[in-house]
Amino acid sequence: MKIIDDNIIINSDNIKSQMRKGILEYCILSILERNGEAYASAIISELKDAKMIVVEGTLYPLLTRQKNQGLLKYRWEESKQGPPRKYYSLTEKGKLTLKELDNVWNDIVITINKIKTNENYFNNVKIHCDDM
Amino acid sequence: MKIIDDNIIINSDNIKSQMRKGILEYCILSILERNGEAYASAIISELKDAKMIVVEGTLYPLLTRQKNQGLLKYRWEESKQGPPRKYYSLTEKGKLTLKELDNVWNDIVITINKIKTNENYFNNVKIHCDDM
DNA sequence: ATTTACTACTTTGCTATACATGGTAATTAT
DNA sequence: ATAATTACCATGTATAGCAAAGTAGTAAAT
Repeated sequence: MKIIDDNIIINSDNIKSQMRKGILEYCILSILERNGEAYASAIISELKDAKMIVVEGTLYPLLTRQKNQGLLKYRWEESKQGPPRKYYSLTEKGKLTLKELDNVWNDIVITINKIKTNENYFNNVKIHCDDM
Repeated sequence: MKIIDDNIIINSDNIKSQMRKGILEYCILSILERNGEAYASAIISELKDAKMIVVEGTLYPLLTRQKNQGLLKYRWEESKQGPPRKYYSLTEKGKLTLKELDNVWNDIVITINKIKTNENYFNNVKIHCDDM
């Protein structure tokens, strides 16, 4: 929440949480791609480091959803400091979906740029790797 | 909808529409900033050019919402080729909110980069695209 | 004059995401 | 025991975007 003056109040927290919708899924897959596997609390820590604050009640249903969609699989592992952990990793479908999400994300970044500048970005791009 | 093989089906349309949530609002404000004012059909055309396909049933409620939040104002203008048009433009609050959204968007781009690369991007920015 | 086509604005019902909140269960320390 | 910590899970709410259908103004065709 940001207050500009007495009359203008901008709820930037809500703005941010709305903008993140759908991107969170992309973040989870990306984190699992880089780490190989991870359990929920570790994922939350990493998201927090990247300033993408997420709470348990958001992450757990998301992981379950992605698992049910066949994007993730998990294995149980005992922990010496608490209850057992579910270590999630990408399935083959998850890897392919992540590639799709990479493309979608790149498209969106290009789109925003186009809207901000009203120019075409097909030659001198560099806004984002399109040669991947 | 993208079919990878017989077993793997990726609904990339849904992915894209989910990722765009909250970003659309940013796009509208940006378009109005550049154009000064515009009516709904013109905004839809511009979004379509930028590959951000939007339908009437999405845009009109969004414009009404932003107007009710005090971000936009509009004036009626007669048209010689159809019914009168609502020409929308940014209010002072809309301009300030857009600046906030610019910051939020930049933060998100940086966040995604951090998650993809696990590096810090505060000095040498490059908003996106490293050697991935 | 009526119908048809086009344009523009509006409304309703649905789905999906994220959040707030509270609950369950396993391990360890006291 | 029991309290603290860690980790996983479930329910209800708010809201964005979409599909689909409706309303209304203008202009051209019949």
